[in-house]
Amino acid sequence: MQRLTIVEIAELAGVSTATVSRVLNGKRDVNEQTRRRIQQIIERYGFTPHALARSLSLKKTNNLGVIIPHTADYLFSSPYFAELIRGMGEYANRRSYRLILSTTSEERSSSEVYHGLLYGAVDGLLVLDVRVGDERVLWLKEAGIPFALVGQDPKAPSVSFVDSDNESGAYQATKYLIELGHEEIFLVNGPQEHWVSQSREQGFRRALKEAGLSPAGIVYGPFTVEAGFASAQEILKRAGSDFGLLAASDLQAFGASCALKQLGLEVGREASIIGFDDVPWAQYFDPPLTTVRQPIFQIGQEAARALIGQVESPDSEPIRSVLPTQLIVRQSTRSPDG
Amino acid sequence: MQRLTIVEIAELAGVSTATVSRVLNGKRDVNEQTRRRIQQIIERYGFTPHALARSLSLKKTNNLGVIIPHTADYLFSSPYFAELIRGMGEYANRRSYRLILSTTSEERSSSEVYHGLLYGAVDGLLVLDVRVGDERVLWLKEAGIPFALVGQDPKAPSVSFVDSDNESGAYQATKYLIELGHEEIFLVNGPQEHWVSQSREQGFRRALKEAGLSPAGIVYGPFTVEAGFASAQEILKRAGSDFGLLAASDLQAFGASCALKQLGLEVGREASIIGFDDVPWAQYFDPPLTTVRQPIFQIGQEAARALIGQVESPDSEPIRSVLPTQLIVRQSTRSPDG
DNA sequence: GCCCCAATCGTAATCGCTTCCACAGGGGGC
DNA sequence: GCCCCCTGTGGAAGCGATTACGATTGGGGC
Repeated sequence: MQRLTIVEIAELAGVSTATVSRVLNGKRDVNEQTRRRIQQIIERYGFTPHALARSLSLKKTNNLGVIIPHTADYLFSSPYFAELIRGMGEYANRRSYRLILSTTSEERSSSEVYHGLLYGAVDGLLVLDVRVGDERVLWLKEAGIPFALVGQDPKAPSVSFVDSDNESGAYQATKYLIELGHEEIFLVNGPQEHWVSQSREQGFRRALKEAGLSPAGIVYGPFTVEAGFASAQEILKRAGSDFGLLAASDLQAFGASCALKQLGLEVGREASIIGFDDVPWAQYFDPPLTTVRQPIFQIGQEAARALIGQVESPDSEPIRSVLPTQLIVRQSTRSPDG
Repeated sequence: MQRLTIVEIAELAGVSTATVSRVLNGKRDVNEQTRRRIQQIIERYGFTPHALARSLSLKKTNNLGVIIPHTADYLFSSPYFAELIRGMGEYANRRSYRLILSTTSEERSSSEVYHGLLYGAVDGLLVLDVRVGDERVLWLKEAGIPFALVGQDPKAPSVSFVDSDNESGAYQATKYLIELGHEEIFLVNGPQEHWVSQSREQGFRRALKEAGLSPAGIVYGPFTVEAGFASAQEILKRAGSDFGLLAASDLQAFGASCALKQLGLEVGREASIIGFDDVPWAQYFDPPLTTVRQPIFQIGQEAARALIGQVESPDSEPIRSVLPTQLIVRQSTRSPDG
């Protein structure tokens, strides 16, 4: 466990620590011979500079914090989350950054978590589960901490964020449901205070309006199977069997689908259901789920990229990136020519 | 962004940094009055000690590293993973530790990732996706880095690990399948080099042996939907319709179930399928999935606890913890009195 | 009044690394 | 031959905390 320090390497090489440091960081101003000699010694002893000491002196940790609000517990139950983290981690690691995960508990706000656990330990923060007028962006801006949002907050004008084109995705999906000729069209939405929900609702409404229709109903709830199940039950009380349903997540679509089946309705015959996300197993649903694909992995990568951009050049323009969504038609919607 | 340091707090309070530090860390040897005065100033200015500086001087980072091998990409597609991380994070945060996530890429081994990215940045490592004779436990032991395994490596005698009782879970499930009177019983297992797979297979075989039966077939593969689907297709080539199938994950069970349906077999009538994990939406499967429940969240917590134990007292006995599994009967297995 | 000890607090070293600044030596321009 | 500059190197001051060690004070026991 007793590892060498730069001092010992310097002694072994008969030079000063300054020179060793220069070699480690690939700086100029080192004679090619000494450089090689030092490199050999470093390699022979398997020396690695101590990350902490390096960070302290550089005032740079190469750590990115991911704060998951306790209200976003559902994130964990969602494949969305894992894929997002994977994307963020992949890009971060590629750029020699690490990801620090931190969940806020009931008792502690994000800002307390930051000051208690994360201050000095991260270069910036990745903010998930953004809601409209999110208090977190306020204190982050005020505190001058670099950050990037996954999702948008229209009330926060010039901040870095990455989002997918929810409006368009919902629009396409709704339009498709209309084309299938369903009498009534419902939306099982996410939590109302999230911009992601609001923009999907906008797309939903736009498609209906263009067709001269109005929404048969909109319900809000978390992005979970349970919520989808409950919402569908609610809807089924006041709907016929010929309806189209757009869910704001594949999980909700899954839950809704189960609710229909329980009542003996065959999904993809009379009623149609469309999900959102295209989680890896959506194609294995019964029936395979028609859904709006989001490039989740890529969103994670982009978010990390945006944050690292902010970290490395704080005065640069914020990155505001909206990635495309795409309707994937499978069998949970009825056949167009049926 | 310009935050106060302990020096400035000391000046404001008219004391030395030593005293401020003593107050911050709740040490003795500080007059009650001065303590209060300093505390007030700290609060007024919202001072938080710089985590890095603190760590450097304490030689303690309060960071736990989680290394996810690139070969375990499937982990991310599994709800198991998110739940595990959630458990680890919850316990870690409660003990004022942070979780650092690091995925190894194709080009870099765990040990390279550690030395390049994590050395000096973490107090210990949480090791996922353990295989039998895992090289990682070797270099970790050699390097003297505290660590804890999620899952077991029977070849590594005295290390901390947390696992669930896979043998017993598989035994119970298999026994249940036998009781249902199925002619043939299959196992869709995980990767063969994992102890988790081997021990489940042991439970599977034990149950069969006790009943005087022998396995109809065992196939190995990753814990994914795709693998379950493929394995079931393989099995269906050489099986009748009256068989029981135990899968090593809910995802595999899900995939297998889809394969059966594609051939018009009704799962839970003739053939029975049992999963493993009891992921949150297993009950919403069609049909609701009979499965072996693992306490995943708790495993995460325990693993963090074991690691922190090793970190804080390296000479303490390793924690070796096996958590119970439980068969949850739903409708993907046929009714006992049918 | 002297000595000793407990309580309280400060000085300075330390953690391991980066980097500013100074300095030595050699070569080229004049 | 003198001066300047450029290259290569080392000394030492940071980064922001913790803490070993020492110093000061005041009070109690004699």
